[in-house]
Amino acid sequence: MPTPCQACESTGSATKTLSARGIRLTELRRDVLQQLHHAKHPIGAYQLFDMLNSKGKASAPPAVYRVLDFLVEQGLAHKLRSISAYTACCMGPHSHQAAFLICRNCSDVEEIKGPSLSALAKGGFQVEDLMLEATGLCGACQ
Amino acid sequence: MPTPCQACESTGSATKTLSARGIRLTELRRDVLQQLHHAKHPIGAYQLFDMLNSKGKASAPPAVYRVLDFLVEQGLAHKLRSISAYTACCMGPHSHQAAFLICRNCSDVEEIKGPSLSALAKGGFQVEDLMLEATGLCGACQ
DNA sequence: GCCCCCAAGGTTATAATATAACTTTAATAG
DNA sequence: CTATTAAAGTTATATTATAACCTTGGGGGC
Repeated sequence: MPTPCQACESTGSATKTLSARGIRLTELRRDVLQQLHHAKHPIGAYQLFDMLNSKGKASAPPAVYRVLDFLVEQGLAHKLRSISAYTACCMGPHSHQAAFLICRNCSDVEEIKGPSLSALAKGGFQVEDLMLEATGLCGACQ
Repeated sequence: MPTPCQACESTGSATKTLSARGIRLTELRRDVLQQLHHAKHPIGAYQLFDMLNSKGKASAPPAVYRVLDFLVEQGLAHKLRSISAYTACCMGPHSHQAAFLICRNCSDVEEIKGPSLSALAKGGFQVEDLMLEATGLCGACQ
C-alpha cells in the first residue's frame, strides 16, 4: 500500500483545526503549508515565492507574506528570525512554546519544546510571544 | 560634584577590556557604543547611521554595520532580532547568556540573564549562540 | 437563484535592512 | 621610516518586508 504523505496529512488535519475555528485553509495557504512541510529545512519568503510562482501559484511577495503571517498566527508555522526563514510547526495545532536548534553547518533545524512562559514571568513582565533560537553545531556535525 | 556619565564610563571600561584583548576601541566604535548607551531604547542600524552621519561621524551604512557586528562579537552590544535593533550590553564585558523582555507598548527593553547553555545542550547540540527574546507587556504597561 | 458582504488574494510601488566588493586611510610593529 | 594590516570609506546592490489600493470569489440572507 502507498505510503501516506505526511505533509498532505498535516494539511488535512490543519484544515480540520482551522474550520473548527471558523477559518478557511484556502488553496494558497494549503500550498504554502505543503511546501513548508515538504522542505527539509526552513525556507525564506522569497524562495517560497519563487517556488510557488514558477507553478503559477503565487502572484507577488505580499501574497506569500500574508499567508506566512497567517500560518504563524494560527500556530501552523514558525518564523526563525536568526535566519529569516519559515518552517512548518511539527508539533500539532495546540499552542506551545517552541524553541529551535539551528545547525550552522548542515542547516538542520530541530524544533524542541521551549521553556514555560511562567519561568520568564518574574518581575511582572507578561510574555505574549517568545522566541528562542540557538545556533551551533548539531550532534552529527560536531 | 558633577554626575559621572554612565555611558562614557562604560566606554572607558570597554577600552580597558578590549585593549586587554589586544583590540582597539577606535573613535567610531566608541561613538557607536556611546550612542547605544545614551539611548533609552534599542536603536536600528539606519537610525544610528543618521545620528552619526549628521555629526559627520559615519560615512555609510556598511561602516555602521561593521561596528555593530564588532561590538556584538566583543560582547559589548546585543542585536535584538525581534525588532531589528541594537542595544548596549548592560552586564559588563564578561561573557553571559542574555535574554530580553521587550514591551510592545512602551518599547522598553529589559536585559535579563538567560538560561544556561547546558540546559539546552541535551541531545548533543552544541550551542554557540543563543537568542531569547520575549515580547509582551512590561509591568508598568499592563 | 441573486445580490451583498467581506475575507482573501492580486498588483504596483517602495520601504527597511543588510552586505559585496573594492579603495583609501592610518595605527602599529619592526 | 616604511611595511604591514586592521579599520574605515565608497559605491552599488542584494535581501527582506510592507503600504496602499484594486479585484475576485465564496457563503449567507432573501
